[in-house]
Amino acid sequence: MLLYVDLTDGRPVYQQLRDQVVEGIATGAIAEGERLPTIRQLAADLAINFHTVARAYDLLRQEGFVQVGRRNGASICVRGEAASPEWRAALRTTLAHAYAKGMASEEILRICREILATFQKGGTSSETTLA
Amino acid sequence: MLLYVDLTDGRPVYQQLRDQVVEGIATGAIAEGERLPTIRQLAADLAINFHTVARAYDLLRQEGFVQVGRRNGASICVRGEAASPEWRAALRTTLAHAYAKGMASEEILRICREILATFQKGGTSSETTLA
DNA sequence: GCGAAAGATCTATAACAGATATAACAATTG
DNA sequence: CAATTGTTATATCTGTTATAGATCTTTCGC
Repeated sequence: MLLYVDLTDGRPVYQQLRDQVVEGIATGAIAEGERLPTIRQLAADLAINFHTVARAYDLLRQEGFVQVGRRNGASICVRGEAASPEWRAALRTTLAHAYAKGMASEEILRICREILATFQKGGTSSETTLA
Repeated sequence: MLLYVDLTDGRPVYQQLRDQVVEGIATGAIAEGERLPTIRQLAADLAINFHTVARAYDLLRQEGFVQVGRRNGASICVRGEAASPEWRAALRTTLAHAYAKGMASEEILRICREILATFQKGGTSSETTLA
């Protein structure tokens, strides 16, 4: 799957990579058991330090999205609970943002459905993430 | 409205305060036109530096949630668009997290509805311009 | 109007996080 | 075995977060 780094984005690089992989799993761009590039390879491709990639992979492992082999690169291996308290809190804050701005619940839900439709069941696996 | 600081939370204090105010607007805990504590007062109450509170208020002002008077403290004053590209991206990442963990779209939407149900119903008089 | 209170601004500092750069080690693949 | 890869460790640099104190300006209550 295609991974990239947006230097204009204020968020940390390891967080950007983490989000791209999670969205890649959701859209089906990368499936269970498939491999990500090796740490050193991805670091070379993106022209960043391999520690930064290692940190992203380590975060994905801690969150239960991948397992990191000794020489095989990281492979997708989803495990653990879906709805953690932290996840619910983040979702609540995001929904509150739109609601506080005056958006109706029905409109918010419509956008949620729209986004969910771009995931695995909705579209083909050739979906790409947008900036 | 009651504001607090969680030192065990890894997120920045100014971000915690910002999120609490946004959720407070959504739930109706604080309404349009109502005032937040003054910067110095809130800093004293929470035993934190007033610069940190000032940063939270400034962020809320930039995001279009409050206006900061010269002596009155900050008052709720919502303006601007609800669904920015950044907001949609954050929502997409959060939804992808649950979807990638195997949660069904219907279950995700159910939780969204559950959260939205805890927000303010109907809205105040200045909620919408259309009848 | 006067003075106190509050926001705004500025500088300084300490602690922490993010990212880079090397180096060395362990394990596994071919 | 040898090369590749993940892991670990150290060091450095930068930016962010938070605190601290000082000063200025505005504005509200008296």
